[in-house]
Amino acid sequence: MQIVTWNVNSIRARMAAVLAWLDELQPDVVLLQETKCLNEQFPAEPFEERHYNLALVGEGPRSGVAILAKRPLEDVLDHLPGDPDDHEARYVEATVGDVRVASVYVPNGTEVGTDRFTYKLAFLDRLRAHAANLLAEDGCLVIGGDYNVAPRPIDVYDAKALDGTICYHPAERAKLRALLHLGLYDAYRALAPHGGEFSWWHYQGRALQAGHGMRIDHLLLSPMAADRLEQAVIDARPRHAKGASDHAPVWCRLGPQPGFLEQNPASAVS
DNA sequence: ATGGTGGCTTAGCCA
Repeated sequence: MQIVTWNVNSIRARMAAVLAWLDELQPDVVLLQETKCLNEQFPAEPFEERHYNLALVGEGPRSGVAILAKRPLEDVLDHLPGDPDDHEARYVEATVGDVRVASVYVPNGTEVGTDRFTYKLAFLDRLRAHAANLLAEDGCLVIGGDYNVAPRPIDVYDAKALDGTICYHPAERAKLRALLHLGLYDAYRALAPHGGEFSWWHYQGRALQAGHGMRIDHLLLSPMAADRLEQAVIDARPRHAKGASDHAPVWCRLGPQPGFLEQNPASAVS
């Protein structure tokens, strides 16, 4: 089962790029963030023609998340529990076959010390609490999305310069680590202990050409899912196209049987 | 220090 997460920065503006990528890779599950439209505005037909089922959570011009899956989507949850006053469309979760999947769009935080930053930290706390409940079910779980946090120095282009800035502030990194310490596996990092690839580059300046990126899009796996992990890839190709999203798609492949990492110790988690 | 880019909407927010 191939699962991709992609912050598309407006699905309506990105249809050609997304469809071309889906036609090439044919993933089973697609986790989208920043769809930026109401559910009734979502261009569903081209995806339905490709035999995807859709679970959409849109709020209008901002945020918006979705799950597309070739197999039926069951038991859809359309919000992150923990704050009845939070109506930003940032979370959707569903069961696809034997895997529980979630598409999460963690708030960017805008600027350290602002209300938006406080909201981001609280959101990460809520995500941890909810992930703990999901992990208690002891099943195959994949929480993918734009976490807007680079976990470690290797995940940013200049750890010294960026330390303390948005998406790489110690308080956010601590929250993301706390989430991982529940027992989740970062799919890309599990298979590439020293990989220095990024998933996001700013539109401004020549960030992409200069290699000034960050790895903030993650696929976090429960132990049972990690046991089936065979491949994890950050596909930077779409980021280089004209009119691209500022994020690259990140995907992983889960095999039908457990034990891949045990049989391939060279790629084991460090 | 400020503005650099992009999308949605049209002045300003959010990223």
